[in-house]
Amino acid sequence: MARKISLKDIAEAAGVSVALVSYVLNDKEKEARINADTAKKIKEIAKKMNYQPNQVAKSLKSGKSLAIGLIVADISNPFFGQLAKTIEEESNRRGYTVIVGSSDEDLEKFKRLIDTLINRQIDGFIIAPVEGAEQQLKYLENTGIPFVLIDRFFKDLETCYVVIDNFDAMYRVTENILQQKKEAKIGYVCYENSLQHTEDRLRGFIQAFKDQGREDYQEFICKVEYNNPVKFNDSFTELINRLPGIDTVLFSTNTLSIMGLKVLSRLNIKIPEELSVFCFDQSDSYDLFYCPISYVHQPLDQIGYEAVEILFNKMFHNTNTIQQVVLEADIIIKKSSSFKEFKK
Amino acid sequence: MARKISLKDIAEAAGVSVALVSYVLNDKEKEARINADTAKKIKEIAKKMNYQPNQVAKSLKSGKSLAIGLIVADISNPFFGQLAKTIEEESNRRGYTVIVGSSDEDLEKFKRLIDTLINRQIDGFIIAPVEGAEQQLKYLENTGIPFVLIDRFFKDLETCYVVIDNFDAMYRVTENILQQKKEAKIGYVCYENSLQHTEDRLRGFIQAFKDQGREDYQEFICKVEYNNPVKFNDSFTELINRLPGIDTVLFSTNTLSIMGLKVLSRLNIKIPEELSVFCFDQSDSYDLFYCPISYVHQPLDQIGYEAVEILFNKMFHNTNTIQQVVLEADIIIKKSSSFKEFKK
DNA sequence: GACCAATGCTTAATCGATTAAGCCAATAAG
DNA sequence: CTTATTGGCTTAATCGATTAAGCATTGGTC
Repeated sequence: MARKISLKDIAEAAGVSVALVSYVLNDKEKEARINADTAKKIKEIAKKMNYQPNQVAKSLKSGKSLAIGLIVADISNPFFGQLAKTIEEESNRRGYTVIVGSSDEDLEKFKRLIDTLINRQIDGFIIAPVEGAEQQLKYLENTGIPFVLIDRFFKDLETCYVVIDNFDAMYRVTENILQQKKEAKIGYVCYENSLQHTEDRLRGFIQAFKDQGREDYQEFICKVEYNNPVKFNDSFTELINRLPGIDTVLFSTNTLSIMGLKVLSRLNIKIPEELSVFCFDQSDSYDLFYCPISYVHQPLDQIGYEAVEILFNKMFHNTNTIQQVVLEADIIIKKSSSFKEFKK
Repeated sequence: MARKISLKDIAEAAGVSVALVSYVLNDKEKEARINADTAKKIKEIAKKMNYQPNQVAKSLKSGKSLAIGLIVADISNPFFGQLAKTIEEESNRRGYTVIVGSSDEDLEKFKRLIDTLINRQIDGFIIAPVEGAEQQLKYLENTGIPFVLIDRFFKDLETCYVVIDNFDAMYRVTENILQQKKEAKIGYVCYENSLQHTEDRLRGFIQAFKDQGREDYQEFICKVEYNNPVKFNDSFTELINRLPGIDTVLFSTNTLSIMGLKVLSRLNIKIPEELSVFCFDQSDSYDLFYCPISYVHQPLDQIGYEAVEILFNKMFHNTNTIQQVVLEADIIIKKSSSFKEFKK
């Protein structure tokens, strides 16, 4: 069982002081005026002993951990999985380790994650915050540790973020449907939280209705509890039954989409003949469904890339400028959202 | 910008030494014979100042980080996403932080991840190793840091692991198909790597053939490169074309399954009328496909749970016993694997 | 009153790395 | 020959926490 090699071990082997070894291995040869031969010797010994600096000791001394924290809402959701992958790749490229935490949309767990990571001297955060996280984010702001929000943000919090234009995306989707059929009955399925992106999507839906001269949107909105499949089934089935002649269903997240499609399959409702469907985020299921699904496509890689970019900017240039990036989502139109009278 | 509170700050506020504060906050009051009033006062001050111990300093002193490393092959794959979630939950319950790394099936990245995490004084590892990771695992063994493999293992490496019985799973699947139709032409699609689980699944496939008196399995095997969708399309399409009258396709991972189903949809091949299909791992797509897909279901939560359990056992009891858990997978039979003459 | 034990605290070393400051010898400048 | 400069290294403080060892003080016992 090989013990880890420390600077001390190298110093002893080379017959010099620990400090000298440190200078050499940090390429401070010029500043510290080190003899080229000594430097070479030390480097060779370090290599032979396979020296790997203890990052914990470095962190303690420097106050920097060379690690960033990524807090997602649910790591088992491929949406966040893909984001995590991009963010990890980008951060690794810059020599940083990513510590991923999953809040599971739970405020307490979210708080614990933030605290745990702060106590590990994390250099920066990329965060998909949970509902009610404002206080915690203010607290984080106060620590001076830079952070960037992704996917979600808070209107009354002046923070950096990278999100898509959710209002616009849902507006265009709803408009697309209403342009096909002005009086369409469009069920809108969303989570019953107060997160800005949830609200923006809903506002987009409503605004499109209004702009088409429709004021009867309220009855079409179906809000469901997070992480409660049983209640979802009840609420969603209720919506379908409550609205005979419903034309379309619009799901506002990928998890809702998947659960919804499963219910529709079970109810044996034919898409798009009996019902049009529009989903959110990408999923393999959309392509593999018997009727290819129309959906809002978020540029995940770009979100991840921009978030890392902004975070590192803040970390290195210590600037206080607030960068808020709003990306445009793509509306992917497939067969599931076409009314039969519109099909070619 | 609030600076972090250290023991020193509390000590000064309380007018005592740093050591005393440390004893009090670590509940060593009895051993250190501390006056109850002093202890109370220190605790109150610590609370008022919102003291949070610096985990980096603790780690340096103790050599323990209260963190475990999870290295998966691809964090954007929901299979690993779900595993990560379970492992994180279980570890958090025990007061440990999880640092997730994604190797992307790349040996170099895998090595870097291991090294990075060792240098951060990680207390233990849960690892889904990549091909060729044997050396690195031996090296890890040599450091004395406990680790448990998941999903994959190496035959000639005496390590702890938690896997499913891949041979058995694929044997039963193949058997199921061959029992429906003794002369079935079953295309078998797998990755061309040498990982044990890949091999075991293939061996299960072959053994089932042999046990049914079939020796013509070779022509049905289609090995494809990892992470190369274009080549996959070519190879898989070639397989379909090369075997006119092919009855069934058997995919040996979830990513292959999804890619395969997409190709079959594009080729407009009707399942199960024109072709039976059997997939691996779970995916929402399997349920949502027009023909519900039969698949091998791995008990992900149990794998995660057992891995954490074994790892913590090793970490705390410092035992050298090698625990190798082989779980049984469930074979979920849906419509996609029934030949039309067998349909009810 | 001398001695011991118990109580309540402080001192100082330590983990591994960084880095300002200092020391000594050799050489250059005056 | 003295002083300054440079080169080449070491010493020691530091990051924040832990913990063995030690130092007073008090009280009790013979």
